[in-house]
Amino acid sequence: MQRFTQLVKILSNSTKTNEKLEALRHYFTTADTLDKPWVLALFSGRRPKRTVNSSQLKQWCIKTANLPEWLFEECYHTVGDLGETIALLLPDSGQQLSTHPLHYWLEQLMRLEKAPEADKQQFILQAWQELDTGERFVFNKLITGGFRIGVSQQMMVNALSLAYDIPPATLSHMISGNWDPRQTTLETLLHADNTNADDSKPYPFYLAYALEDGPTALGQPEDWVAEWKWDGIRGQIIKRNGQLFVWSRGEELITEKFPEYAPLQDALPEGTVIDGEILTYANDFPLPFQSLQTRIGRKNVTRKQLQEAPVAFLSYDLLEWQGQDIRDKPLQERRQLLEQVVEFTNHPALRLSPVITFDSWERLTELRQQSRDQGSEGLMLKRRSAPYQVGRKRGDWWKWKIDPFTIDAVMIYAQKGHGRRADLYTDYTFAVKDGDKLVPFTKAYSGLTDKEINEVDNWVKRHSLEKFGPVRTVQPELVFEIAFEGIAASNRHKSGVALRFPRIHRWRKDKTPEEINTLLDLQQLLQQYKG
DNA sequence: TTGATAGCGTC
DNA sequence: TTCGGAA
DNA sequence: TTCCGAAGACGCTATCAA
Repeated sequence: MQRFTQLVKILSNSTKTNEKLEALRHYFTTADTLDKPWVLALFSGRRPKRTVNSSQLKQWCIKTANLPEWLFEECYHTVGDLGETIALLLPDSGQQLSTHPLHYWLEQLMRLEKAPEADKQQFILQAWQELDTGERFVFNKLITGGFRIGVSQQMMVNALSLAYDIPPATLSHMISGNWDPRQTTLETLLHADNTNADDSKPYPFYLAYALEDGPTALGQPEDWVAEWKWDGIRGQIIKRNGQLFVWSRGEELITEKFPEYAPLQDALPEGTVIDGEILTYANDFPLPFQSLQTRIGRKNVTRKQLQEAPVAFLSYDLLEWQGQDIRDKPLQERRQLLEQVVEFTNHPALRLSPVITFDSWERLTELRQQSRDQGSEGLMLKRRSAPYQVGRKRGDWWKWKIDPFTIDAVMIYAQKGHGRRADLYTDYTFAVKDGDKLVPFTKAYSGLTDKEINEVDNWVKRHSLEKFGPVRTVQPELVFEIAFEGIAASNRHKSGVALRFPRIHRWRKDKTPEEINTLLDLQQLLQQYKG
């Protein structure tokens, strides 16, 4: 545990990529064999399921440190991170320190899943006693997740790439999919033969960048393929050794959630991996994302759902064909093979994302305006000659979404942020006019620069009216333009509407609160958007 | 049994 | 998903 | 150019109090 705590300290004290890479490389070349797969799991989004919840941790900390609850809350708001707050508040135990390794603590935590609350409490309190402040922080983060120390999946891939001398793209594939840190070592996982050991193993997804300034800078239109950008969830379908697997972008195995795909187990040719989008359909037309949402986290699908909103897989790329990894072939070749595969499979659950024909960028610009009519949220542009790459790479795949909506609104509440924004009011609620009243309709994450955030923070501190816990009401004076991707009816909010991806577009210092948009404007937008 | 809420996935 | 900041 | 942290809405599940 000391070793890992030391690593976390180095990582969190530095913002320099090379320093972090070196620290990780060194760790992976020298650390405890049983700890290593756990570190990879923790830093690549494979944290074990949480077995102790936040309110329990909070209560036990309050008891141990003998604090009034309000003081704990006050500390938490200042520190901005539960695990760190607790580590700082716990008294020094003065006991003999523990020498258990990282994997011991993680395995013990996992064993608590079904344990009675009293056992959990005893274990956590014991751990807090045995560990010093730095280790306690790490221990708490093992439970609550999210180290926020500037290391994520990609940096892990790069560090392992250095430590084991394997190219990042290959390595990314090796560590993809399902593996258990208790059952495997890094040496096994990163062995060249291991890529084929698991029939379910997915390929890392290739992701697109947003096209900011239109396509003309991309060169000749004939070098590019355009498709609609579908508003579903990204998926990968695998047929190997007679088995069918469906993966989500977050590398969750979601095969069982979509019984519609079960027939593909027989229909798909052997040794096939398809990249595409999971969508619900009605009358041959894709349904809004909201209808898919009811399927994502659900355990049992109702018959009604299967009838009214059946799921199909809209395929747009072929990664494996006849058992061969074909990601290095140019897109147009992969596309041809994909078309053959879809035709051969011949099942309504497997569709082909149509290619949009266009002869000039002007024509494509016109077509983009029709995106909503197609049930899509814009265009995808893919270079014909491009291989299927790993992760987000600039150059060959672009998403060109339709322009967002915008609304002018006034800030009415402010709240402090978390982590590196724990000191600042960065969390704002906005309102539109309804007659002479103001109606809150959204929160928006800050699209402001640090400089603007400081300015707003300063202003909030001088113009707050009332305090409700962490929330301050402020004089309704500051006007912002809010951008968002979509609008839907909602019961959650007083305004009756909910926005998709709301963010601050710009600070309208030129506008007064009298000039902002109204609730009626939002309602009209809602009608219009519903078509 | 109902209702609220934390947690976690999707975008 | 979005965004700004840092390397 | 790439990566990271901080942030939004939604729906479902599990859990716990009324």
